[in-house]
Amino acid sequence: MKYGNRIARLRAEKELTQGELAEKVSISRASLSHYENDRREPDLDVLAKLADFFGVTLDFLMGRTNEPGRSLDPEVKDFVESLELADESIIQKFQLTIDGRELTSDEARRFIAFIRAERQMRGEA
Amino acid sequence: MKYGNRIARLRAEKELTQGELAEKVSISRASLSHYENDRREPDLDVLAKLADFFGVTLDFLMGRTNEPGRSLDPEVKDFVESLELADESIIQKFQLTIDGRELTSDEARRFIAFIRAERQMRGEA
DNA sequence: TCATCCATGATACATTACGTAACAAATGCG
DNA sequence: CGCATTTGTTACGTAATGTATCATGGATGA
Repeated sequence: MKYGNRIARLRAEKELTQGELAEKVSISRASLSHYENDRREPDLDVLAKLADFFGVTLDFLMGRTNEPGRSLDPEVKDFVESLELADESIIQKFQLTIDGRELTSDEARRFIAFIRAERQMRGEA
Repeated sequence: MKYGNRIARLRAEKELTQGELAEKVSISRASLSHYENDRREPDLDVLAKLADFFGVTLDFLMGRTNEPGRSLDPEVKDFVESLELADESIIQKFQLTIDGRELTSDEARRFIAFIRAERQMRGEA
């Protein structure tokens, strides 16, 4: 595997030194140097910190995909569209309000998809 | 970190024994058992093999997102989590059911944060 | 040129974590 | 129950990592 260069590149984009980044993710500068040169592999925990810090996915950080994985909308859209959506009548029944403002149909759709997905993930499908 | 159960669950979905999966990703059965019980962490390339085998992202496999295929942008995630959540009384007003099952407080909380984040991003805050 | 500073690369050794065989426990079935 | 299958746990040798420390490279300026 050879993802170290991605770390180096991301770090360069933010114009940080190894020392600075190392401190932000609580590791020694030497360790970071090893990661960037593919001499050592970071702990999963450290890897997650790096991904969080740079705002990218683990898959991107490890070079498994070229998409950093930003933007909420396309993701949510695809996600929702992949599910069976409740029809309008069902949505109407909810009459939801959040912060005093009624949910739009679209928001309600997402809501339903959201909950279904979570339940499914928990094996309660 | 606690992602082992996801491996176990994915394995169960495919109805494989530890031995069978272990062989497919070229590790010992004992190692897999350790992973599933969060006693050991797999090497990154073993992790990648597992993700490939199950067709999920690393982020999902490690429990960083609940969506198997795509990953949630960490920045958005943090943002949502940083929002003040509605208190219990607000949640009670909803009395929602989806697919005949009532929402849990936790489900409602998360969705409220979700909608707020979206509205704010659209400048409707 | 070379002296100095700063960032990075490389090494060595102590420490930690992992891989796996072997044993124990649990589960299922006749 | 007895046996087979699957999974959990332990122990220990091996391999990988963390980091202090030293070496190298690059830039700057006198």
